[in-house]
Formats: sequence, C-alpha cells, structure tokens
Amino acid sequence: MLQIYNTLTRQKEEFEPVTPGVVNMYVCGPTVYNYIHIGNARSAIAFDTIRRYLEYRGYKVNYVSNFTDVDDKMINAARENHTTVEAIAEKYIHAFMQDTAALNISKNVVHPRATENIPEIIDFVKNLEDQGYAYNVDGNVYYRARKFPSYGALPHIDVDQLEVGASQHVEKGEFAQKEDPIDFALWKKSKGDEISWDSPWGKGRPGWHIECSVMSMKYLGNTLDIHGGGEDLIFPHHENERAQSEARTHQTFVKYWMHNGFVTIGEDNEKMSKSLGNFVTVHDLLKRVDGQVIRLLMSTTHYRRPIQYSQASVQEASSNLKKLQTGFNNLTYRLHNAEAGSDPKVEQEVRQIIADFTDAMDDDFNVQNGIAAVYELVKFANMYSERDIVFQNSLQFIINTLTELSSIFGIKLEQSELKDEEIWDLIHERERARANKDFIRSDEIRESLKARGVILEDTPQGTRFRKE
RNA sequence: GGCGGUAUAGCCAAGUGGUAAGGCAGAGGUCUGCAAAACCUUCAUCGUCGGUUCGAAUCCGAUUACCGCCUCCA
Repeated sequence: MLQIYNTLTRQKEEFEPVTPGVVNMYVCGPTVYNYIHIGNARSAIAFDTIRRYLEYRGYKVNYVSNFTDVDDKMINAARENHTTVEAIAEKYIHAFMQDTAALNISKNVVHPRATENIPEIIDFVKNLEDQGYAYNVDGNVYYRARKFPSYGALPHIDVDQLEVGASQHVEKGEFAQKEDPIDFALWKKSKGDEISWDSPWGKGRPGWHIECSVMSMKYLGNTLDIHGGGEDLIFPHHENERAQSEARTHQTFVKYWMHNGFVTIGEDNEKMSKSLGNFVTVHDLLKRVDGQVIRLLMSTTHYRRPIQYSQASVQEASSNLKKLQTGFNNLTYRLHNAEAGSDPKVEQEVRQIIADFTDAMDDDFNVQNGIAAVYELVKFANMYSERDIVFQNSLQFIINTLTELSSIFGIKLEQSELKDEEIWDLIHERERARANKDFIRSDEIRESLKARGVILEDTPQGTRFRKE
C-alpha cells in the first residue's frame, strides 16, 4: 500500500488516484530568468524519482511542469540585458532542457508556458470576477481571499494572525489598492511599454499564481492527483492556486499536496536561493561533476528533508555511484563464462530485496531505505559473481533488477565498452606477458592503460576492464 | 510575534516501546605475482534535564541550538 504525506492534512494518506491506474501530476517549474540552481534541480529530481517509482508500480503517469515565462523578474532580466522577455525565456528554457537531460530527468513531460495560455488565463480570471471572487481596481484584478472559506488551510495559517509584510518582500504601493492586504493579483496592469496582452481590464499580464491553476487544469483536469513543488511554494503560491481553482470549479483541486525540502549550503546550512545569492547553478556544477553524481546526491535524502550541499556530500555521492557502476560492470563481466540455467536461491534472495525496496518506497518514498536495499543487492551481486560457478539466468536476473531499481533514481548503469583496437591489442599482449610471468611488461601495460582511463583487473575468469 | 521542521558515530542517514539498518571515510584481515575489485572483522546508547514504563532513540513535560515559511523563491 503506497502512502503519501499530504501537506494539507499533515499526514500520510493511502494513495488512491482519481482514476485507478492513472496519476495526473503537476510540478511547479521555474521562472526562466536564469540558470536553474541545484535547489531547483532538487525539486525536479525528487519528483522525477517519485514519478519513476509510480511508473514502476504500474501507474500511467501524466506529468506536467510549467515554465513561468512572464513576470516581474522576466521583465527586469530583459531590461537589464537589453533584450526581450521572449529571448530571455528561450535562452533559459533551452538551458533548462540541457541541464535536466544531464540529470537524466524523464523527457516525457508536458511543459506548458504561461504566455501560450493567455486566453485561457483571461477566461479564468473573468469567471472569478463574474462569481464575485475577483475585483478590478484600475486595470489590476485581485482575488478576494477572505471570500474563500478555507483560505489558509494548506499552509495552516490563521489569516487573522498573518503578520502582513513580515517577510519584507511586499511592495508598499500594492497594499493601497487592495480591499484586504491578503488579496493577491490575478491580473496585473502593464506599466508603460512592458510586455502585455489585451484583456477586459485593459493591457496587462497574468499574476504569478494564475498560470499554474489554468495550465494544470487544462492538461490534467479539475482534480489533480499530485501537485508538487518546493516547500517555499506552500504559501502563498499553492494556497492561492488552490483558492482560485476551487473557487472556479467548486471541486477539490488537488488530492495530494507534496512539497520537497531545500538544498542548504554553507556552515549555517542556509537555504540556497537566488535572492540570497548563495546558489550554485546546475550549469556550472555540470562542468566539474557528472550529472549522475548530482542525481544520486539528490536522490538519497528523503524528499521532505533538507539536503546539505558540500564538497563532502558530492564526494560521497561520487563514491556511491562508483560502487553501483563497478558492481554492475563486474556482474556483467561474469556473463561470458556463466553456465546455462539458474539457481532458485538467487531468485528468492533477490525477490526479498525487491520486496524490501518496495516496502520502503511505499512509505512516502523512503529513498534512504530504498537505496539501502539497492546496496544490499549490490553486495549480494558481488558475492555471487565471485563464485566459481554462476548461472546465466540468475546473473541476468540480478543484472535486470539492479538496472531497474537504479533507474528509479535516475541512475543509468552500463557496461564499459572498449572500441579502440590498440587497447585490445595491449590487453592481449599483457595476457601473454602474464602467462610468461613477465610481470614487468604486464605492469607497464596496466599502468599505461590506467593513464588512459582504462582499469584492468585480473580475476580467476580472466582480465576484466572498466573505464574510470 | 504566529506556524512548522530538525537534533542519532568523523561525515551522510534509517529506526515511533524490547537491548541502535545502510552508505562514505578510517583501522585490521582474506584473496592477488603485485595490484585493483570484492568479501570479512572493527568503529555510537541516540542535543540537555526530568517523568511514565519491567523496559524508551522511540511516549509525556521542560529546556537548548539550528533551519524554514508568514505574498521574490524549488
């Protein structure tokens, strides 16, 4: 039984999607005014892993993640770079696709953009206005938050105790126009020559929250199974989405609200964020760290807990990735002299590990215990592949299982290949030298290949190689 | 000020009443021509104080520290 922690109820709940066998999930994507940092990547990775596990469990997953390609930050970035909002969006959406590909995030994602859904956004806002949930003040349209009875339920905030402006991020002028400080903008009047669209309220552009309501329901229906994002989105972003959407449809907007914890950095473990300026972009990190390492680093802490980013944590992830890859490589190497048939005890053991894995992941995606099961499998595989006699089917079963479980964490395991004939010649020459006990020559070859990134290891079954 | 989270070995991190999973790093060992890889052994009484209980990392109370949200944020 799969259980998911729901931010709304603050409890783990049994997972039952609206339509049996199908999961409609929406994950808030970035505002594309900059390269994504590893905090953004954490969110993308956490939900990609969740998605892959749901698919492993047999669900058909419809996954939508937006690009917010118009807002104040976009406009400012365009202005500072003397270019257009569209050009900024194109540049960083392209970078996003490259970065997430390097992190092996599934490409099977619908990526709608706010600017491609303006008519739908206007319709949505108009509907809220007609229902009395929204009001127009001089071309700015606001949502009447108190009219939505459960406003504050998702973040568990008592609206009357909200200390307005406590985060010191509110523009002072904005309050003057609103009926109530907690109201929020659905549609913003354009200032001067900013990017804008015609609307019933004059030229303007969408507010921050509206695009997610519109696009999620457009692609996934009125009730989403899962809506995810970083925990900083709980309030106001997701609460406002919920208020808008349920006011519009009078139906439950989301069954399971899921929020990931932050990536922290530095001695104080501060939240990494663009506004604090303490961020590391994925774009830069990929220049010196394998995407798979980042993927594993982000995959091995429970999604609701913070992850500390440091050199040490990267190093540890790197060691663990190597452990998986080497184990896989050694296992695959044994195939060449395995005997036909299978050992039922192996299958029994592996099935137990799979059960442990599934039990862990079913508990709100407990990846630490899930990955522990994978390490257990690797240990078992290492012991098995060193036996004198191994069976082909058993070996293949372990290989398939290891490949499948690792892929849920976005780790692609592959056997090293050597296409360079010269290297093969050297390997064969070394085998002859060893047979003649010419260890000087054989060590020389091993050293020279190591310098070229090819590690040779002698086993009772022959010389095994892997790429460093 | 309101709300929430976290504190377990050098580091990361499981574990919700019965005498502390796993990983990284370290130490010792086995295997090997030597290596490498792998395997084996070894390494903590759970922030502090008090309480409940036959028994608590796990429940209750208090306390300390750190982090986050309170309309920029994943």
